Amino acid sequence: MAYTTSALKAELNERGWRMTPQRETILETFQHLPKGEHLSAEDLHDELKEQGETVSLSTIYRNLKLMARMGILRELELAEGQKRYEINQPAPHHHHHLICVRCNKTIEFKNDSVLKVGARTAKKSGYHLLDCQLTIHAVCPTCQRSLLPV
Amino acid sequence: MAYTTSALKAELNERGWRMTPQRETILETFQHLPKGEHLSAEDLHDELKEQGETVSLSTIYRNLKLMARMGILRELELAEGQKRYEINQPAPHHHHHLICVRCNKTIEFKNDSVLKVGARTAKKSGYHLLDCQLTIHAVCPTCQRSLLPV
DNA sequence: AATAAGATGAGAGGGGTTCTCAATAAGCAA
DNA sequence: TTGCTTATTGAGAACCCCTCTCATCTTATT
Repeated sequence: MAYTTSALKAELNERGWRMTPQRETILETFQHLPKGEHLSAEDLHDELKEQGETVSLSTIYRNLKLMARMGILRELELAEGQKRYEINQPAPHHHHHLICVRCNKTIEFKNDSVLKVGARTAKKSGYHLLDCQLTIHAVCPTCQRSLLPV
Repeated sequence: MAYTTSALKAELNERGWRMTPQRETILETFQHLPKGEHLSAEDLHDELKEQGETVSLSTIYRNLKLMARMGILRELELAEGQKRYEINQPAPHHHHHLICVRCNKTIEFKNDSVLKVGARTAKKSGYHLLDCQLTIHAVCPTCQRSLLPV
């Protein structure tokens, strides 16, 4: 497990913030998520409700944003209308997304050189890197064949 | 001018759609936009109103999405809360964005290898490429020094 | 144990975007 | 050119994701 509960607590306390059961629950849920899955705020809310560990929607929204801004989660804009989140993993697991703009089918792919470009670009301007995602918008083979509207 | 009005008309008609004065106005506005500027739907609405060429907000939203899905415009998610659009330009002008997650300051940068990775990845899966953007989320030097909340 | 301040939960509120539908106009065919 | 079919527009209502508010609770610290 790359990022532990105690590491989160330490980082929060360093900034005068606090660890809570809700934050621990959210972090652990993302860490145990199957590879390639990402959750929207509402997905997470439902998932936790099923497990009997209810966390309010407000708290979920607040902490998803917080953890994204800390670099723990990645904020993805895969389909229209809502953001999705996944654990932000380093080099060997780090990946990007190829999305069909019509049916939203998404393919993950890896490319180390992209991550390097991101790191180099951020460093050159003195930015502290949080996340770096190459998003490819395209039309999948199936949707190319269909004559449905754009 | 890379993409002409008549090219747009041809591409629309090919699919059974129609050219309209509103679509022409929108395309031309983006083509004459200063380098590095991007517009939200409301920005565009205001800009056109100033020029006396009113196009309704509904029509603007409809056509921004349409032209993005045609690959004519790029849909950017730079700051929170609203999408911004810019002309989708090929190789020498094609660029990416480095964004501070705290103050939203955005730096454009170019990198040909990223575009190549995007094209190769799309092709390998049989996808028809529309756009390819490397988005780097980071904290700018100024915001690193400030002790303000995330 | 007491204290100060951050975090949570519930629901109201906000704002960007989409939907609805009648009126209009583009493209096509004769 | 004229008529016809159907895409498109405009106005405003509706939608929905997300944020805000505030009283209450909890965490970290002294």
